[in-house]
Amino acid sequence: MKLAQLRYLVAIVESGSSISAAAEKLHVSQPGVSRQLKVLEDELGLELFVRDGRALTRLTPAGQRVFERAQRVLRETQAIRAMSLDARDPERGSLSIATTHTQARYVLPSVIESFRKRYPKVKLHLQQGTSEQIAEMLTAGQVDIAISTGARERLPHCILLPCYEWHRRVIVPKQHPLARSKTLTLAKLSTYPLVTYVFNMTGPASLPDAFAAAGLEPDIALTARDADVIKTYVRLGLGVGVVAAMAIDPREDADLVSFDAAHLFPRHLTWVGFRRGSFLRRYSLDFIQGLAPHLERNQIQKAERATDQSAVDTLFAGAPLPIYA
Amino acid sequence: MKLAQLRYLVAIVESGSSISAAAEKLHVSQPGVSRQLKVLEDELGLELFVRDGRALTRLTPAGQRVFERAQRVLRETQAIRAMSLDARDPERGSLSIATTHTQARYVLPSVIESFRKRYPKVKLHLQQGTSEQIAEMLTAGQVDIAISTGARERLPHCILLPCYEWHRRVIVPKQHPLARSKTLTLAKLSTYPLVTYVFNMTGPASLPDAFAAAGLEPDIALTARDADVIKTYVRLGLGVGVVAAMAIDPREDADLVSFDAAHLFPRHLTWVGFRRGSFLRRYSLDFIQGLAPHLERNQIQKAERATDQSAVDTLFAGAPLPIYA
DNA sequence: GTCCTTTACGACGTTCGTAATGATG
DNA sequence: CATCATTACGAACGTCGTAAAGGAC
Repeated sequence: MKLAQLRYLVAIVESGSSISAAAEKLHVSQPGVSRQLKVLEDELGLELFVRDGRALTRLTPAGQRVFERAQRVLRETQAIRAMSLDARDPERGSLSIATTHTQARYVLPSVIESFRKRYPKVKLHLQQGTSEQIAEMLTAGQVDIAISTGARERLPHCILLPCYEWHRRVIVPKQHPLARSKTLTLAKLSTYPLVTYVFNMTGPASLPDAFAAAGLEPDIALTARDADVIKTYVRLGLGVGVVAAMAIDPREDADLVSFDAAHLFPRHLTWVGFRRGSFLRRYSLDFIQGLAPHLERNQIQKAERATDQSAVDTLFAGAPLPIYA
Repeated sequence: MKLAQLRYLVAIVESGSSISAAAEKLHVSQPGVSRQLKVLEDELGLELFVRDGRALTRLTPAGQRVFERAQRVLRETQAIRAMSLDARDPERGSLSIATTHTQARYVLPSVIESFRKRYPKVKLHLQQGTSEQIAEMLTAGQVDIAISTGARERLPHCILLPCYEWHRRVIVPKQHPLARSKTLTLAKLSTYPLVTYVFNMTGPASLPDAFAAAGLEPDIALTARDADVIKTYVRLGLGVGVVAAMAIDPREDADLVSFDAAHLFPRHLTWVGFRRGSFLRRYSLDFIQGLAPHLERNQIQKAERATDQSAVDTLFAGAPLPIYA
């Protein structure tokens, strides 16, 4: 058994059981991959893939178990390599981040700006997606860290640290009837068409739930993936917008009136996460600290070594978090 | 980075930072180990060992972290190999068990007898020790499974399954004044010299605690590591014996009178454990089932895949256990 | 015929053990 | 001078890529 063989196995699986696709991804010849797979199968005495004639179709049950172990082996070796790189040159490297539009557009710019000043040689990669896509990218190892909201239970092999909490705000154009109202209620809101996020985006569909709990049915005129789109349609008079508090920019959105909706909808938690057992490079720790300054460095490092999420939850239990409202 | 290099690194550390000792253990030449260590250090750009002149003295901090990762890599590859062996020939292999004297002498004989009948080609290795030594052997990977009592919290990277509970029994020679007593009390016991286990052997020193809770002070005449020694001194009239219920053999101990002491001392739990993430061969599962027939096979396999002990505890919460009394 | 995997073959690189050297107490 | 780690060297082994062949659709 060799590390290269395990790497090939994982690449084949991640290429949809295709040897040629894996070879291309690995920048090696295709016969080389084919041969090493055979050598591995011979050594283990196991058929790792179900063969349909000559073509590989899927993993066998035994292959699945070997694959999972192989993935863990490669994660460990990657961590060792990351430690090596960090020791050689802590200023250089790359950091891939999966996150939502809201974070990427409204929260991260200032964090990234100061991060770039501190680490000009680190290449940053922002990957945007839905909560589900972010969870998938993180667990699949396509990104180093993820910043998202809700869906904490969908990430069993990850460590999630609390960043901040936030409420929704309601936005209307200045000429809208609601613009002069003093207190906002769900009943009042339910009489207007609403423009808000696609429901699965921030985990549980808490907005419809909040109305339902009050015995009301909201009139959802339009749902969109991001606050910029929502604001555009609010400006067009299509309806009343409901967006995350972070998405309100005092200058850019001076033409809109916004209301705190903390008393109407449940609070949300934004977290930053990484795969359990991964090694966080120094600049990754600094990035997380820039994003969540209330986290102390040794707390983050404790979380890095934690073996499960519940230990991390107790570590941060009761600690106050920033709140956007 | 190669698997062999990681294997060499781990062997060097486990040989007390000695290259020549590691080479001998690995059955390879000593220059080969030295060279591969150097290659690994060069590739990582890290000094893994503190050098005193030319001799290695201990791991550097970075070396310690690499070593821990390397250990995990090797554990995974060992698990893959174990899967391979199980698929090739599930009847053949070896099973190393760390356990206490009480289990080895009184509980395991019947379990092992039927195991040998079912798996005559599997080599069994029984390692005896104190709770602490058993925990150490299990975490260090010197044994495949451990069977012990108490000290559950000292095994953070292991999965422990409940086997059975047990109470102590009090033993006296037939001519002893207590032999004709009807009901046993702590007060009565405290008036006689006692012969019992060394206290740290079964975790918390529950025997002195039980007396202390009743405001009594026991007269401990002698403590020993195992029930056979205790029984010997009880027969000599040295005092009243207090041993685990399993240690009473109706035939062998027909010359002694024994009393149930369930109402006097707390109940103990005997568990069987393995390192988290290890692969249990089919015969290992069967051994565990022979030891704890109340465990269902799919429960054991669920526990095998569990990522932490608490998940296992909830899996077995409320399930009835056999009790020796 | 096209796509994908496997086999054949020759060149290259790597690793091993033996032997010798260096350093340390 | 005994012990331990490192360096030197030649033989053996393994792996790679190119080229060709074998099946399946």
